[in-house]
Amino acid sequence: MLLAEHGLQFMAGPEIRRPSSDVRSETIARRLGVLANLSPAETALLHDVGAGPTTVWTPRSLIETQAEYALQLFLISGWAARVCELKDGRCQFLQLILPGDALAPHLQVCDRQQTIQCLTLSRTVDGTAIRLAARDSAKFPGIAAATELAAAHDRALLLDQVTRLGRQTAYERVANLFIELHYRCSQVGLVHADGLAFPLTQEAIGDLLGLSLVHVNRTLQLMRRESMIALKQGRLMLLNLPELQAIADFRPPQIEHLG
Amino acid sequence: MLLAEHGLQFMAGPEIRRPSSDVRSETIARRLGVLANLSPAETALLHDVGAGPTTVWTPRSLIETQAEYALQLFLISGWAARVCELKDGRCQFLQLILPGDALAPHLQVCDRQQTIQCLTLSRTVDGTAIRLAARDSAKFPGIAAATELAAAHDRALLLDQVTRLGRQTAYERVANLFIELHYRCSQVGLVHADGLAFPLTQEAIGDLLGLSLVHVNRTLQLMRRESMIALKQGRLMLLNLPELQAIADFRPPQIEHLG
DNA sequence: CGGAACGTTGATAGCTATCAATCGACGTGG
DNA sequence: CCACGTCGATTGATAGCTATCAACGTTCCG
Repeated sequence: MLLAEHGLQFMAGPEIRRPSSDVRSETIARRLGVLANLSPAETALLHDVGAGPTTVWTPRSLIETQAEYALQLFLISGWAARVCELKDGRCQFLQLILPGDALAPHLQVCDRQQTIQCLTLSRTVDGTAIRLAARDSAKFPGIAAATELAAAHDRALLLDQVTRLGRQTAYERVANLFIELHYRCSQVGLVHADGLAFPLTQEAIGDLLGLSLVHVNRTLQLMRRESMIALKQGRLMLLNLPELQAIADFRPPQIEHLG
Repeated sequence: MLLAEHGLQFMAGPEIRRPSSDVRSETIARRLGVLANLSPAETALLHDVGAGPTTVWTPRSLIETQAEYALQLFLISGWAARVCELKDGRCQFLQLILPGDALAPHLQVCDRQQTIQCLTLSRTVDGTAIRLAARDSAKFPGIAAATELAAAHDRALLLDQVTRLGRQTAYERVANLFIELHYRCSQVGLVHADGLAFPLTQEAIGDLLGLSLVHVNRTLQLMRRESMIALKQGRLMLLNLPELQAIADFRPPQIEHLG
């Protein structure tokens, strides 16, 4: 998919909304709470951030990571992707950004035209308060540890992506991706009895896994035929997690804080 | 690789050596000096680290990244790789570690059996002093900035690796890799008129680029036939850099320190 | 109703893997 | 000194996974 073909189709730019009654204001607290123990004060701070003014981004819109403010954003609903486009139009998704994730967990680098593209309608909040708290590790030890682990987690997922692309077959890549997404979504409470909301098009899966749209389609059908997954109407359910895990060789990131 | 290093292949494990008269004690200072302006005191500190006691690692030996001390190591000669091995034995090199690089530029994560493997005889030094200096950004602003940028640089190379594996052909991958290595080696003064020392076997290139050994061989021969490269006796020369850059779609990492 | 977005299907081409064998360089041991 | 084993590079033949091209179906929406 060409980035240039799309862009901001309906909106000229981001739009500030008043704090909504969105049930997901606790997403960030939930995400970071998994990574470290948070004091009540820290949890409250993260809730406040999550309930703050929301910026809404339309599907396909690009978030300019060159801009200073973008580095402070946290995604609280919707899915986005870090994207790299080659000169000839080939497009590779580097990794997915899910609710609760920071748009720039590390120092930002502008390499190879890397951009962030929203895949769905997305909402972000300003996380400057989180960054500031993370620097004051005496007062906010939980937030400091959690944001650092989140950055390590992000990097671990990137390493998984390398292995996926380098040494796994199409079937294995899809299985691995689905388990990763299941894992990440479950951490922020986005997995329910009927699976998880799955907004990726088959083209997006292809861009993420280095596969063609057609081959993604055939792989998904094979997985359905084998009763490994159920994927319809925007919801994904993993029907045979043990078998999928064996196929995908998935291991949840084990992060040890040694340094 | 230095000829003198060839004779030491029978060593069983790491070994502490007295500071040698190795010409490469300035490698770390050179590497970090490219990323930030260093004061004379900072340069001297890095020189001292580079001239400190050296640990020697035999080819194929593994560096245990679980161990606390390994996180502080800097590579000052030889090449190593971060490696991920799947359950069934398939092996993927995640990225290469070159002289001047830290073994763990970020917080270390133990994900997916990730290990560090030496590809040649390698030497490391303890960089604890560098880490400590980096935390005192008032006294060592240059080192603090450079190590942070080095970590970002490392991540940028990882993103390049994803794009390479996901969306480039074998020929493009090899071209892109060679340019990256040329770029990285030139930063630490390892590129001379006759190119650069290139110790990778074709099997290692395959593991790095997600290709089979045989296909790497054929791709290299094609590149030689087209006079794009000269690769023999452990030295690599890029004969047509402009054309290679066009093919590989290589852009040197542009890191902006915004956060 | 037309168009767009997304998913599906069939046919074909092509890149890359795999298997197998050979060759040269090198170091070892008889 | 030479036979031998190992490692890395090379070559040929074949299989197979995945891309590409093209067409069609479905849903949604203005």
